[in-house]
Amino acid sequence: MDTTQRTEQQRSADRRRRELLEAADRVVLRDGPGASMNAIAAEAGITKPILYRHFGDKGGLYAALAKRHTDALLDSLRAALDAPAERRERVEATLDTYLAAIEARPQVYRFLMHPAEGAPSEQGFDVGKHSAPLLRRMGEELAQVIEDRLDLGPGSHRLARVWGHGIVGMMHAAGDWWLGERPCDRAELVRSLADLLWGRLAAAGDKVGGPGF
Amino acid sequence: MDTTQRTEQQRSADRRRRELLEAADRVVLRDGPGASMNAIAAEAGITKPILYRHFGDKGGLYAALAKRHTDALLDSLRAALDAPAERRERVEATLDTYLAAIEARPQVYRFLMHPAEGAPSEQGFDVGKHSAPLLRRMGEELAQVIEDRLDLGPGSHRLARVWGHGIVGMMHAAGDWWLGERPCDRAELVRSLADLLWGRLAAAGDKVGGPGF
DNA sequence: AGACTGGGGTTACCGCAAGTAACATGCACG
DNA sequence: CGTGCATGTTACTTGCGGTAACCCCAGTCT
Repeated sequence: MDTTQRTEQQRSADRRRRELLEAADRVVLRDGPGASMNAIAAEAGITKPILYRHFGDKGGLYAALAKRHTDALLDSLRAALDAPAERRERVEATLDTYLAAIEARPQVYRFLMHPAEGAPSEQGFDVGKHSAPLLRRMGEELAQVIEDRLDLGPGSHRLARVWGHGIVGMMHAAGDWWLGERPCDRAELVRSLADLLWGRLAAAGDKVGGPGF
Repeated sequence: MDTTQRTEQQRSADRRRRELLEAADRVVLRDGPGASMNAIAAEAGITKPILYRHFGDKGGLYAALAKRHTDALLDSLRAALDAPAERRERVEATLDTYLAAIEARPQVYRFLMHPAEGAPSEQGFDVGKHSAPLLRRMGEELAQVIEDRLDLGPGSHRLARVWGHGIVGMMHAAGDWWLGERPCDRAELVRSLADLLWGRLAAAGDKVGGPGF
């Protein structure tokens, strides 16, 4: 029959695709995002054209690769966000989950967020197509949670989205900086960020001798 | 004399360098960050090796280009940050200044923040070297202002830096998203972000029927 | 005047990576 | 058996960043 045959082929193709992604993952994590298609193909034990048959172009491969990691990270974040606890605890847990993830696998993180670093040669290949989606998806998910759970009055939809993207951006930038400089431990960073979100900036007093910020 | 001669040559070289940067600017703003060195050289009316004599490599050129715009933007931001007004007004003015800048010249913004988009071919050329510095510099400057002006108690230095980078990241991510979707006007975005910083997230009530976010 | 030096310029090339065309091979099905 | 068809290969083209070698002309020293 045609259907079984096609599903069979489909399954085999999918398995192959997954194997190729694993190989690409290893190479990218080892050599950085500048890994060449030749190198990836070699790691997978095959040659370039096969990669192109499966993923179209380098952008397709990297997008597929990014999607895997992005999905995994988003799953963890959802879990932290949905835990049964007070709001502040949830916020801290979510921040901590994200930061723990990027701390544990900085290579993956760097690939997702700064896919151009390391010296790829990209012709007709838009790197921004990868990092943006992760931030965007995180922002949208958070916005949804905020809108669902919080009573924000009129304009809550737009407000929630602004906040979702804003908070994600805050987390991202602070995490990126922290990962580079390691100025404090994770717990302190989490606490500081949560404090910021809890309005400590507005509540702080002016320093003596000058107008407040 | 040697000194006058050298300064004379220096001046001429500097002028040339500025001309080249202008040309590069035009090309990058027209073709996106994927502009080739050949294209830039052609725009400047010369050929590649001259660019390399002046800037070393593509990274050097792009770094110089980015520095110009970054410095300009940072000047505007400093002005808004130093204005004589209440804290909330300053925060809103700073946010608005940033957003107005990226709204007015999205091409410049895209180049500074997502320099890889458009398809550059970068061999041994680290794009991350451009976008990061802008965010980092903004974060550090803001941190400095916060630390100088606010009384944050013990650990104020680290706290200010976390907040500086976090707030900049919030502004950046929200701005990036807003620039793409234009879900509301600038004033509303500014107000929403300021509200977030002023702790409205923590203050909001739970929605009926479920545990709070 | 004529050789000498040095900054600004060019052509022609290298290396390398993305992407592609054309050819080979193994395996199901009529 | 032969005919698709998926899977794989070699060998190529194109286009980029980057460089080596050469050129030219203004001014200077003798």
